[in-house]
Amino acid sequence: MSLNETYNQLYSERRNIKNPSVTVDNVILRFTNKSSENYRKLAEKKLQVCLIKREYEPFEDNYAVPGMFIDLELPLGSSAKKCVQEKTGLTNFYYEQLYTFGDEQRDPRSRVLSVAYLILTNNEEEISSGKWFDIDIKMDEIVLKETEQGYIQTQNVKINLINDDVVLENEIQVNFEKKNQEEIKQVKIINSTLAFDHIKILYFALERLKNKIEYTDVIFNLLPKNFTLTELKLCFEAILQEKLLDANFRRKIKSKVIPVEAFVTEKGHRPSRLFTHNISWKLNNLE
Amino acid sequence: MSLNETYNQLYSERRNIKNPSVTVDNVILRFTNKSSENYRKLAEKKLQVCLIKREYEPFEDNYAVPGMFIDLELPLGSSAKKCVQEKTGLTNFYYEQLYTFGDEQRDPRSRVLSVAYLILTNNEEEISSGKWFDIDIKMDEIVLKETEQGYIQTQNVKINLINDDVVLENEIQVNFEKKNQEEIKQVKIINSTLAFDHIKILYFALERLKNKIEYTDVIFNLLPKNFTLTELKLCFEAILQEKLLDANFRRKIKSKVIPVEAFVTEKGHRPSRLFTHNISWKLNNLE
DNA sequence: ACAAAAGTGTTGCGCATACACCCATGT
DNA sequence: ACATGGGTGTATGCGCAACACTTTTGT
Repeated sequence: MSLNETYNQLYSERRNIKNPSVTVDNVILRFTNKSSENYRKLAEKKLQVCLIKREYEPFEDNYAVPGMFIDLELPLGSSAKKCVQEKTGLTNFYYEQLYTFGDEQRDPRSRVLSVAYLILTNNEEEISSGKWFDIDIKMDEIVLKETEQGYIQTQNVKINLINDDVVLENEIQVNFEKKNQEEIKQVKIINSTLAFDHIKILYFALERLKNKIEYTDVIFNLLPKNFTLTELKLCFEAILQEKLLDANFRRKIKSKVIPVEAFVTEKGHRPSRLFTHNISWKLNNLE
Repeated sequence: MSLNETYNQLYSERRNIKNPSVTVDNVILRFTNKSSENYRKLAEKKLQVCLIKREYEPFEDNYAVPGMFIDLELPLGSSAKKCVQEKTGLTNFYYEQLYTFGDEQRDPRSRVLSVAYLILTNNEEEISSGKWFDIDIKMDEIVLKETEQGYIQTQNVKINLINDDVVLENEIQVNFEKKNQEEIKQVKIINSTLAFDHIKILYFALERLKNKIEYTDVIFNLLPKNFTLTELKLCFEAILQEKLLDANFRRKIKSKVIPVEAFVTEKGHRPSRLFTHNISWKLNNLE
């Protein structure tokens, strides 16, 4: 192909419109399953996110959520799945589209949109690259300022990501402004050790998860096939960031699980019955 | 700039990655406010969507939701706002990101992603171009098929869009498959008279709206400043597609509205008190 | 024996549902 | 007078919060 022909082709492609680059970025979450030190104490349940250290500019050596430029031959969701499989080796996971991030300055190179996906997996599979970081959240008090046409809520949120000695500190500010018709929710990054706006993407993922576990079954994607009710409760508590009352939790969750003829023993206390996800609880609740 | 320089610039831009085109597509909704024929009957409340007839290929002469290629100089949301303002002339509206549609074949020209936005407005402003179409939904029964690892739910949905004599008929099939870990929600277009996959985008918008009115204030963006409780109830019913009980509705909604010292009279029945949105009901409900 | 978790029972409150009933108005 | 929507009251039942209590195991 001559220079001229190539030029023409290239030019015609972008005659009218400049196209942005588009990536998929995947927030992959799971629960820890540390074995307990005390022979009868319960293992701690903590949410973890998979991060990979970047090898190239921009943000070289910073940790980032696994992502890649989209494959134009695939539907969007499949690009996300492919990315997760290639970068981490995971094969079995839940995924859903989270949000599309498109601030002008989110990538220093050029205009890059990021279609973020929320990925949930349990800890039965190991990952081929990347590390799991414990998620540690500290929320400040919500500060309220009333304005003439509404109000502004401001909240600072510190998110520490911990893998052994490595502690990645991040702080964001969540602003919710109510002003006449408009409702503006804005997440500002105060400081972050993650690449790009990935701390913001992570925050969106955590919020989505928090909202969804109340009225969906997604949480079971974070658990092994069989689990005890206390394990399940600890998972709820880790996501919701609050303590639940045991008796009430058991009643509430009953329709979503099925007891299995198996117990966890040798724990220094009464054996725990194992349960599994009642995949069709929604159906039975329709009438 | 010489041919060579331009070539280099163009080429370097796409050295590694082919970029897709990206549009914003805006589902703009409002309520009708037909005046009633009968002197004491209530005016009907119906959801309407703004559609514009396409002037060019592809889908020339088909109706479409207002959209445009994104402006690389603006954040995504601002591209959407700009699009709505330029195409319809609306200045005052609520907007939120809906979903990003990225099937390979959704645009016959080339790979085009669509970041869809949900826009809500009341009928105080007129639009400069485009027409309002009444939304008429008929949902078939949900068909359930149990499978080995879960189940599949299938539902056909007919969406007719009506503007005077013009009736745009559309039918989609909503599949929800539960299969082990995976939950796959798929919307297939069976037949549509709208451009691209816009009927699918409209369906997503209606679902989002339905879910959101329960736990947010978005519905007030569809209403004028002052309204009667029965008007408000009719709006809820139109979105939820079900009848509500009057007494209970009034109790439930009480905290979200503030009575105004004004009444609607000359209606052949007891005057209706007007209410306005209590912009800070959430705050008072925090404790 | 006792620590720790597993699991059940009870009580009271609040809220949603369903329905009955009265009020005010224009024609 | 009456149709129509505006608006209030109340009984019933369910679900959830709170808390007390019993059971079962390993060391």
